[in-house]
Amino acid sequence: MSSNKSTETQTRTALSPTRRPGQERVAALLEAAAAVIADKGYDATTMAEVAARAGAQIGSLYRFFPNKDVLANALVERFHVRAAETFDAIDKETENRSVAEFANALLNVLGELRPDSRAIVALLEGTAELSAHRLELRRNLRKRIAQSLIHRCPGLRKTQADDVAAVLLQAMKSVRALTQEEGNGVRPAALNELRLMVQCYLAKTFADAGCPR
Amino acid sequence: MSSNKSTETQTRTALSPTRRPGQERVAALLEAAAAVIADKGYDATTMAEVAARAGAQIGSLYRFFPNKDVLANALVERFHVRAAETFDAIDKETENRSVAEFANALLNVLGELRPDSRAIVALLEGTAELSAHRLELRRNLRKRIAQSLIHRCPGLRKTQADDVAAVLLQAMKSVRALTQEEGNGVRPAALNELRLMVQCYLAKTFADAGCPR
Amino acid sequence: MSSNKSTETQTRTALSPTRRPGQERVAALLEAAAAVIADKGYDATTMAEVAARAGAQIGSLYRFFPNKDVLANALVERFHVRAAETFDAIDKETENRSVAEFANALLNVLGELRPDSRAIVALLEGTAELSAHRLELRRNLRKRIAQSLIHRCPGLRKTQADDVAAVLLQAMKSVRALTQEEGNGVRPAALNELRLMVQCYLAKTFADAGCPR
Amino acid sequence: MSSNKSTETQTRTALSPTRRPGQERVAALLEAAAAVIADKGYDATTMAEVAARAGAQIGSLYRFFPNKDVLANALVERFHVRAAETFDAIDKETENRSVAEFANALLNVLGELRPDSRAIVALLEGTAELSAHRLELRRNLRKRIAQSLIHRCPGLRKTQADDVAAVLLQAMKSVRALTQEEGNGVRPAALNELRLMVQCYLAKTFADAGCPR
DNA sequence: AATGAATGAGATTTCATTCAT
DNA sequence: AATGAATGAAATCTCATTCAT
Repeated sequence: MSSNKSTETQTRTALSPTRRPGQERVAALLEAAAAVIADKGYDATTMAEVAARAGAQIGSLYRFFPNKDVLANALVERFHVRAAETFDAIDKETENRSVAEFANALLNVLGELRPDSRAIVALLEGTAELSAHRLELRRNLRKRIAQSLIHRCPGLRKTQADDVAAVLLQAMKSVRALTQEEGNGVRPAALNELRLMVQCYLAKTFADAGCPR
Repeated sequence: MSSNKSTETQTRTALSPTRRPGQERVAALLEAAAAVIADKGYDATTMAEVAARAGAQIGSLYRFFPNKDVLANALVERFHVRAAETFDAIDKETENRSVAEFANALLNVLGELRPDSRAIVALLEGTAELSAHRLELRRNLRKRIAQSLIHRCPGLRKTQADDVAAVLLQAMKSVRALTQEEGNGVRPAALNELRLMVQCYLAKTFADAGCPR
Repeated sequence: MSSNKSTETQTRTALSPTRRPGQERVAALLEAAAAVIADKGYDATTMAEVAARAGAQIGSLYRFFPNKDVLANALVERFHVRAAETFDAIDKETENRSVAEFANALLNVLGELRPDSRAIVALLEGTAELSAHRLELRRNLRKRIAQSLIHRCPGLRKTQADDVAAVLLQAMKSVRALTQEEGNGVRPAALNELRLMVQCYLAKTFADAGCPR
Repeated sequence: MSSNKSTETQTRTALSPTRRPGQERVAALLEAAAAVIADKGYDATTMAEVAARAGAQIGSLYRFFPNKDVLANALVERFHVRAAETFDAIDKETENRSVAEFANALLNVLGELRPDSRAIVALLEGTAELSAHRLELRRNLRKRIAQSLIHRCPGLRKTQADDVAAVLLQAMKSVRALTQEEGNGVRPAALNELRLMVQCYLAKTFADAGCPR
């Protein structure tokens, strides 16, 4: 009797497969999800299409990702891990790089994680009522960017670094948006302009904060 | 959910009522649509909710807007008209303004049209498969921005103006995104940073193009 | 973007149709729901079957009852109203009736509301995790029975009346259970035994409480 | 959900493992099944949850119980065996006991087999379309109760004993229902009232049949 | 034997859109 | 013109059961 849809819907998480075939399937499912979400956006993505694109059955998809939100969160999680590595690499080479190179490196973070990044941007977009997970993604990215900024220019005040990071995250999203808009009249050169804008801004900001170079 | 099967549907247009009560109803419906789309995004917006928010009946909504796409397009149309006026005003006062003022004026275009702008940004977002109408909105906005750029700095080459315009449109969207993110850890000061970035970029660009001031 | 399934799922209630055809449809849907739930129990009842049995489309069913739980609650609500009348009638005629007649009248409450009562019993059954609505149904029925008991025998202490009411509610459910079990080897005479049991019990209880007759 | 398409499936039976570890596993699975069914009812019980509760794998569950129905039937079977012992014990001590004691002993049959009895009551409930096995459970219980009645009061006619047994089975279910309802406003004293009712009824019935004591 | 991944039918629910009144 | 009921395709999600390893 009675509908008992597990009172704690929020807590649900992706299942981690223990066997080989399961792990491969999960990877394929995530890849498919990234592709479809990148193409159509989160809302327009259907679980059926994700499954089909992965060559799986709908039940298989739900075995590992008990609902659509968890699937998106898993994508976000995976991005988190990969982004962390990218940021670490940026920090490591900071010394040898000009402001322009540093700016480009940041702007490329979303661009370099090729297959997923378009999906991630789509997930970052949502007008409102995002799952807590996705809101956290934004916060964490800003925090991580701020960290790299201070690492590169220790003279920056913490609060200013936060503000600049917020702006840079938008610029990173813009990279993808512009890339996507090629074909709708945006020329690749526009990307260069974006880079110029960020470089000019960072150069000024760092100089004001008393950082050499 | 999801962008519809509309393939030939798109040719349909909104009814333009000639009588007073009809005009008021249409205005209320558009207002409601803007509010809901701003809150939830286009996909998650239901026609029923729009009608309810406008205190209208679903049948009434469909009388004036034969489908969801037409409703969105009407919003875009209205924005177009209003944005045109705003850009004209900007162009008119260009002489008296510093680069910083010019930059701010542009950044405020989306910000000033308060109730609608969030909806418009939501409509600008959708990753793909936008109705032709919405793709056109992007193109037109870029074109209009480019026009203002050249008006302000005739030395700019046409193609560069297009590229800069593409970047500025992204910056305009960022204004909204940052505003929306207050409450998720973004401080209002971030907006100032965004303005600084654009100012610094435009100053450099105009200078390179040989524009005084 | 984002799945926004109205955060207040609990509050949802049945829609009250404003037009004639809607009212008839709602009545037909409730009738159908009662029939199917009576036959198969709540869990095994499908919304599709309810709709089909009412000659309606699934969408029509959901227009008036936004989910399965609300449908069940509507049934419960309707039963409440009808049961109230039945209890009132019992109270009105109390004076002229023997204990035996009073006992039978109570036992018939569930039996007399023919089409619905089997469904109601099915809804009363559920092992656990019933919707608050259904738990309330049980409480209210017990309360109403207790009220009739005290009306009939003012000498009863309030707490004892509550206890007796709880027992009588079980007996009322047993009426239906026994009726249902005819065909599985239970003879109609079993019902008489049940009546005897309740009569004998009430006679003793009333006598102990100092009630004449 | 819903009672399955099992039509010929029912003929299948549970595997009876001969080795120790197998027997333990089966016991654990049955225990888990009883617990879950008691909590949620048969329909809402999932095979996956039963397996999980037993710390077993779904495949393991299916190894011993080829489908859900067989699992329920195994529970019923086990109850049968235990109930038989309980009834035998009751019959053995009949001489020394008052009617009240006899009544209480019967009412306790379902109550004493603690972990399982709630599940059994849940399995007895289902409005219709029970598996043949479960219908048989009801018949057998009634038969066994009737046997004890005649053993205690040989003067009862066989048919009347059947009818009384049907009523008593309902009363036994009521014991559980009342116990379960504590917490929803039913006081423990209600159980005493139930006992009083049955005692008063049996006393009268036995007296009418010419049984001493 | 045990494991747990795979299957897929079917249930619930949503919503754009149409249409009778 | 307005109303709101009707439609039904499609999306999300569940779960009993099978089967490869």
